[in-house]
Amino acid sequence: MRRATIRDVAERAGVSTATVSYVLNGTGSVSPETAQRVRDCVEQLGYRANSLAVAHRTGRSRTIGLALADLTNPFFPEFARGVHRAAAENGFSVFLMDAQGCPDHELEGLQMLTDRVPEGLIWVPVADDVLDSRPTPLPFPVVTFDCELPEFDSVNADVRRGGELQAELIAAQGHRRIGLISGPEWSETGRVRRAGLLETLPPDAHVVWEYSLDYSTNIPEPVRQDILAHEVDCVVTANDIQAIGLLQIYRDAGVSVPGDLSVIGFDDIDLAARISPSLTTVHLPVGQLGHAAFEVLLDRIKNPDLPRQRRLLDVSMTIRSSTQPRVSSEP
Amino acid sequence: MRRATIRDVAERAGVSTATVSYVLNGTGSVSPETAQRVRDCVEQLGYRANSLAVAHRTGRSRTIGLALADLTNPFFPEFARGVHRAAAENGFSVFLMDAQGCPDHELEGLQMLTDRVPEGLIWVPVADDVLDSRPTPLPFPVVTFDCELPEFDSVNADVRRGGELQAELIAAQGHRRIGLISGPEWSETGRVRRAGLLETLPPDAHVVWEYSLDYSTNIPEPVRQDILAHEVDCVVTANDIQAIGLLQIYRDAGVSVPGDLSVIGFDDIDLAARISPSLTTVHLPVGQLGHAAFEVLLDRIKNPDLPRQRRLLDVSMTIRSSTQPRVSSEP
DNA sequence: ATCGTAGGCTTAACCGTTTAACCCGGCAAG
DNA sequence: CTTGCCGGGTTAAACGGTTAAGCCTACGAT
Repeated sequence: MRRATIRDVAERAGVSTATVSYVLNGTGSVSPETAQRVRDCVEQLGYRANSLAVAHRTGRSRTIGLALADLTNPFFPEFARGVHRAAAENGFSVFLMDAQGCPDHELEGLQMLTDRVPEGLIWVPVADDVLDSRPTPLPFPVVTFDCELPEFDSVNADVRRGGELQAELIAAQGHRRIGLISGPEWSETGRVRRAGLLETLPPDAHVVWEYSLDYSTNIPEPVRQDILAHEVDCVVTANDIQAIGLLQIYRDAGVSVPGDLSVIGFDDIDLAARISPSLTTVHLPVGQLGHAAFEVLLDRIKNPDLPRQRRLLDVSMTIRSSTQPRVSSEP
Repeated sequence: MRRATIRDVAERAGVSTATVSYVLNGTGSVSPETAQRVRDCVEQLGYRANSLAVAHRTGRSRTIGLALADLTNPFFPEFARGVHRAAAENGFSVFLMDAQGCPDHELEGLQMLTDRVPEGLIWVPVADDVLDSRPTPLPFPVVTFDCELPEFDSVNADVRRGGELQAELIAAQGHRRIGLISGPEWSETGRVRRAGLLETLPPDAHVVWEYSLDYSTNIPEPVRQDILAHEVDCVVTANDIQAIGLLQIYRDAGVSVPGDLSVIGFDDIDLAARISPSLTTVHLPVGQLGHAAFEVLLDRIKNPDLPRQRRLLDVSMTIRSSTQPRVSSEP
């Protein structure tokens, strides 16, 4: 059954297609009677504008791209949901692109997105040293998340403050020997968070070991052995799923958390509260971040001449059961 | 910077747009020299076809919709990834739609998707009693997941076998008193899994309590109290995230899993292996399911007259540490 | 009575492709 | 020497909308 076109409606209502268009868009001037007649016919035929045609004609596709580094990281679906909701509220659809953690897929995916002529892009790069490898200049506004590129708007959580909060908790709980799992080398936000942490750490605390790992639950075997070989009071991770991988290692090794040591995560993904022990972690307003990313993007779509925007959202500390104050028995 | 159009290419190559189109699509007959010249110009201008225009003209949008019941259930991102990957392999993009667990959003979202003229839809309904509430007949092929509708193809895991596997493990481990968290009332797959379980349960096992709950970690307070009030050997859930919610309850109540009782999940989401205790669960090939859903959809797009397809993928049991054989001390 | 103008419509161009139909020159077959 | 056909192109009509421009008619102001 062919979809009704604007011409079908026009014919049935005995007017031109232009009139139908005017009625539906509230542009032009049409008499109330004619307008009603048109609306009736629309209803009867179940007519809906073919948004492909509209997009093509007007150049406005009411569509944005969402390019995610890795859909299997539980952070991103939550983020995607925020984006999606904000988009839906404003009549936008979202094209999903999952780079699967691989720069090649990312490049290809961005090409594909570009071909689809979106009005904008929310981009969480796989790695943020992308400036060179970027495909042909993206011909639409872009908002990045989790990294800042000179030419694009960005939305981010205040990760520096997040690092500080981690340090403050360490101070409050009296931990001295710190293990640190930081983010991958290329991650600017990772570096900022690390700086916030280290610069706020109390004088009597020191970092016993540090590893720079990817944002995944996977912890390489040599690192695992090293981690278990060195006693610490508290481990700070760059990311909740790293923390989850770490907890698993300690569990397998019979190390009690928080009995023997504390673990502090970062992100506060849904799961942080659900696992055992539940995770003390820096809370990021994930959904709001997605929402904000869309808002910033929409602002720029509406007004391309806006000054560069860098939105920073507040974070907070959520204390659960993976941390506890250091028992003062051992001095 | 305006994107180059086919006209720009044609002009530069000194041919008509038709010729350019023929070269790019490998249709029509063009001399090798002309073809090369055209290709050079394409390269120089960085021309890429506007897929909106192509879609509009040909009626083939190389786009499918993916309507998910709830993006925050970790099962679905994994599923989405499978879909996404299969789609990308075949040059398709995917429009994401998240119903956020709400039928109203679902309806709206399906409308929006429909307006976008996709070539097909992979649909995981919020509830499967949707037959009535469905919007105007969807004018493209549809493949459902997690439910079977008479007029659509479907892809599913063999959930009946999954239920049987749960029962077989119970038999093997000698559990007698069973707690059962089944899926929501409206879930056909939930009923099938339940049937597989109950019909395979050994004669000496009996269900002490049963609750029908949504697929979320959230377990209502009265249910929680009831669960804790009745001793069982093993609890079977319809879903890993239900199991995760359950584990949390037991942890808070000081009940040891698997020491005091065993817990069996369903789905084997990524996290099942990461939590503590790691979850024994029925493994669904999540990514493959997504992949298969796209394949079935593509088959039908290519050939609308195919007989109705109902693809069933195998499941298996993954034993981890949330279960252990019943200690035979108490007879 | 005349003019200007506003209201209510229609006409037609255009968005960027694809593709059916046509055209033209050259060569092989009859 | 025709005729037919084929290779290599071009022209122009769609696809389904939007929108600038134009065309009446009626009406109020001068």
